[in-house]
Amino acid sequence: MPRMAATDAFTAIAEPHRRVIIGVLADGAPHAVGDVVRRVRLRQPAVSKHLGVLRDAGLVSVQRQGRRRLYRLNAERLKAVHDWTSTFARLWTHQLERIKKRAEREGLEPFVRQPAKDEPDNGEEKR
Amino acid sequence: MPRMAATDAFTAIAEPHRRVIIGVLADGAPHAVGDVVRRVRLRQPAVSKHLGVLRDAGLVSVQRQGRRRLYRLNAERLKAVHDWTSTFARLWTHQLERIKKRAEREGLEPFVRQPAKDEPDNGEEKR
DNA sequence: CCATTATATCGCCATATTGGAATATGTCAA
DNA sequence: TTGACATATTCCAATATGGCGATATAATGG
Repeated sequence: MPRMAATDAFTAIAEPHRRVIIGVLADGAPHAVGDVVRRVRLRQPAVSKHLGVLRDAGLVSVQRQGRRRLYRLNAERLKAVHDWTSTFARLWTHQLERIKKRAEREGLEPFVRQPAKDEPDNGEEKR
Repeated sequence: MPRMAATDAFTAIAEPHRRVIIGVLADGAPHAVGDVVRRVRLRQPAVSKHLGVLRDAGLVSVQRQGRRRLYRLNAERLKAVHDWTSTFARLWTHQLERIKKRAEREGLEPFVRQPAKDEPDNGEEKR
């Protein structure tokens, strides 16, 4: 199935323009649609649509004020993404350590280098 | 423009199956494609495609070993996402505080409640 | 060399997404 | 009311996506 209706935060933030819009709302204050339009290279309808997606994903909440609608960032939903990525933090810190350690070994005591069994030379590869 | 080729981590992790696959690789060890296939409700070609997308996004690296290809998670790329969401942490902690504070006010000193001007009743709204 | 195993690719289909223009809807102000 | 303003919605075309079956490619064990 192609990506289904953007009901989750992950899908919602996949769109670059939407991340920009989130950036605009990042001050936590409510912003009118026109406000956002002025800061993005998109027409009003497109912005409205993106805001709609963000709203369906629970990433923003709306509030009417006269003839405009004020959108406000709902950061808790971003926390979900934050938390998911956090579960891998262990890995990236480890990898950094390993890189640093290897650099040290190669730089300071090149002969001690023993090819730890869990480090099979990694690296990109042509398709 | 429709979402362009999944060249960035955000797009890559938008797909639920891909997040599952990432989960499979979460132990940091190299996994053969067949390994992944066995753990996901998808045929091999689909898994290969997803792994391809993940690779194009730099989220995994491949390494040949005989007739199989070992994929390994490249967690630093997830760190990018982590960092982006972090820039909003300020907001969600604030909002939690505000909720807690409001609860306190309403629970302990219901009469003191003064509708702080930056709290215009928020909430969902019918389209 | 052959059959088998592991993986990638291709062709294809159904569906989704994005953005724009045009238009509808709602609200204010006089 | 009426007209201007703010935003949403609808319709449309272009493109991307995800999945499948079939097939190509590559390495392995005989």
